[in-house]
Amino acid sequence: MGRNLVIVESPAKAKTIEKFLGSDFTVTSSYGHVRDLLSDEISVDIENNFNPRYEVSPDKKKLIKELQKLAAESETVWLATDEDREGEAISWHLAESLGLDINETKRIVFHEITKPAILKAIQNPRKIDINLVNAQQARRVLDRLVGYELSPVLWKKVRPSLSAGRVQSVAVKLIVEREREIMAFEAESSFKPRGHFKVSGGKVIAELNTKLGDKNETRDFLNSCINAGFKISDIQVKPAKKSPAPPFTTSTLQQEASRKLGYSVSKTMMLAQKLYEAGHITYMRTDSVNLSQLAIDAAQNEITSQFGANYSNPRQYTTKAQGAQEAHEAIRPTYFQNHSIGEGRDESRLYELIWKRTVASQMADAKLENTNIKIDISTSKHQFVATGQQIKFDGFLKLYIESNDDDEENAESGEMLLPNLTLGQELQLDFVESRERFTRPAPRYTEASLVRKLEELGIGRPSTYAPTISTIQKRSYVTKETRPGTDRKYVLLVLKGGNITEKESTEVFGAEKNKLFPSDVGMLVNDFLDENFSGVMDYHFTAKVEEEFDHIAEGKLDWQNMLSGFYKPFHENVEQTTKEAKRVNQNRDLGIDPKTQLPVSARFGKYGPYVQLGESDTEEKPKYAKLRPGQLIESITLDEALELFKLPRTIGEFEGKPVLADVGRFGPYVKHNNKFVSIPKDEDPYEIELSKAIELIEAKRVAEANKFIKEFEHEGKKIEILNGRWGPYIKRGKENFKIPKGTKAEELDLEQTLELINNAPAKAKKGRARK
DNA sequence: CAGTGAGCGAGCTTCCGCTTGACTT
Repeated sequence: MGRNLVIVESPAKAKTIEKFLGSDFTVTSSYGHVRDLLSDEISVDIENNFNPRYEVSPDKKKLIKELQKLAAESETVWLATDEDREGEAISWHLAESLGLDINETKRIVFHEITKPAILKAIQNPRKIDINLVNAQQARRVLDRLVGYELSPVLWKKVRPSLSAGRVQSVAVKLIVEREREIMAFEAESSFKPRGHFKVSGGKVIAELNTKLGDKNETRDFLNSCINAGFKISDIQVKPAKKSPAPPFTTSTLQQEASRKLGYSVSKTMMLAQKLYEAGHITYMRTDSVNLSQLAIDAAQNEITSQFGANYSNPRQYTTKAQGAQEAHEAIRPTYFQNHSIGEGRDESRLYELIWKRTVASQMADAKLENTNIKIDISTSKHQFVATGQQIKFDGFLKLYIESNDDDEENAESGEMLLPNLTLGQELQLDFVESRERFTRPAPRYTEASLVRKLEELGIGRPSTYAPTISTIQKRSYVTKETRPGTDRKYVLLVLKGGNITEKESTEVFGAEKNKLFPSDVGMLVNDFLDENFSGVMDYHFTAKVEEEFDHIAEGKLDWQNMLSGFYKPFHENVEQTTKEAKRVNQNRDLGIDPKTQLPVSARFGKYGPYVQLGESDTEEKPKYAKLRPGQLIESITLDEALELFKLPRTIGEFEGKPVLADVGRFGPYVKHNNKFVSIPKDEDPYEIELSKAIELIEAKRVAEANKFIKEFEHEGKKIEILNGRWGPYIKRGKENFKIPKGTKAEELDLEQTLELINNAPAKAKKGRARK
């Protein structure tokens, strides 16, 4: 036992640091925060100057006991939590719950886990900065007040179990507002002719320098090209350079992994955590682009030996992100000589991405040469223009190209290499093609682009991006979906050999892959909050309170005063809204059903969104139908609603009982004699015929018959051995148990079966199953 | 597990930021 106890936040970090310090030092970790407000109540004494009531978190009780013991055995305790607001607070909570003397306890900080940095930190201890701690308390209490006062308003006015908060509600708002923009968007079409010219030694493709409004205008232009002459009237050659992107932060890593590897935000974090724990990369929750000198030197070595000294350009980047706290380094490889490492394909691919990005960030700029040419048309005032790009020196491009959210678009207008051309040169036209193009609305958010937007607004922290995205999906405010697009006609005009041809084709537009869509609840809750709590819902709310937290940290503002200033008007607003606001109810009239002459409306009910045919206060009971996934009360049309009433559909009779087709929670199904059979994807519940339905019913019967293997009686309970989707399993009442691979299910006797049941891993209990 | 949509009432829900494991269909 060393005489010094050092406490950091992460156990992986503790392990590394222990190696740097002598045997006099024991390094251990707090596993993040150790105390918090109680979770089942506000836990803030509002009347009494917002005094927070903290307790050791339930899952930290054991840990605190161990730390108390270690602290008692040590001469000096060094609190080495992160150097930011939260880290300072963790140190303070540790001191409080370990009963440490604030004046005796040494507080040390470092931004990088390198030996010199740690040794330097040990030589420069300070005391806990109570102002910084207070800034964290203000942050914590404000979030609690907002979350725990707003959520109950939603329970009363919308429906139970919903939630609201400073971060999640704004995240939902971004998605709802984007969806509305897309709904309101009307695509405009235009034509931009492209001339293809033949030149010796290659060809030139040039675009008209203006858009043409419609087909006729385009036709007129193409006509004018038939007997026109084309001459190069301008050539501009300009050098240009491209610089590498800075090393990864949490947010940029999530974005690039999403674009380049197709990983979800949570998958990226899970893989990064593994790489971190294995010691392959530095800490993965960071907002800093900073690299340690050690890393910069190592990268330089690597680049020089692999590509040559002219490819090296050591640089230090500075953070642009709002509210960045920079307690860590950027995310980088720990050992640059490992070009590829990690368990499994997913991990290695993420590692390689990090390696390349980091190394590229220390490489030379790429040197480019852009050539812009203009082509006069003798019969038109317009010109054709083309841009060529040549790479003179590839620099960092040798290793890494940052991707872009709309790569599609870039690919289309991609820059190319131009052949040698001279000013005044006459060009011979091969053909001109002009395809109708449509404007596009702003794209829906992906998980990663939402993270980028939140970071830009200074909302949320690296450790919360992934959880926030999962919260708003768990509350069903938002869903991540892949949806097919719709067909759209476009016109293609081509001038070739003096003839103009016109062709109409169809393209698919609006197809979406893994994009975030708001739900009806998401939209209702958002509108309710936005209307009644505009302050908190303001995109700049976080930035404003962050400014005040900074003042608290600088000792210029009292944290409890700050809270009081915020809370008074906020709480009044909560009270007033609770008293006065109407229950949120959506009821949108869609029109009259031409068949029955009854009104059709879309509504938000107890069980979610639905459409209604007829009125509830009339003699005839109205007909109801649930909305399908992807349909919104706000945008469903009369025709779509009428379609929904067509189900459930009676398609005939089988064995004297009716056969129904409908769509349920798990997709389309056929119901017969109280039994449900799923309708496979290639069949349509609106169209399916009786013969096919009977086929499905009979197939299911065969599967059922094969399901049963054997059964036992034990202590009055039936134990069955059945064939399931993943092979044979044991069923006792509502519990299912696994049968190990290699065991023949048919040969199991009661004794063996009971043993399997008793040895099954206990659910949600400590430890793993015994062998 | 595939339903429901009148109304009432009991009991429950909820935040953001730090950290890792323990979950299994």
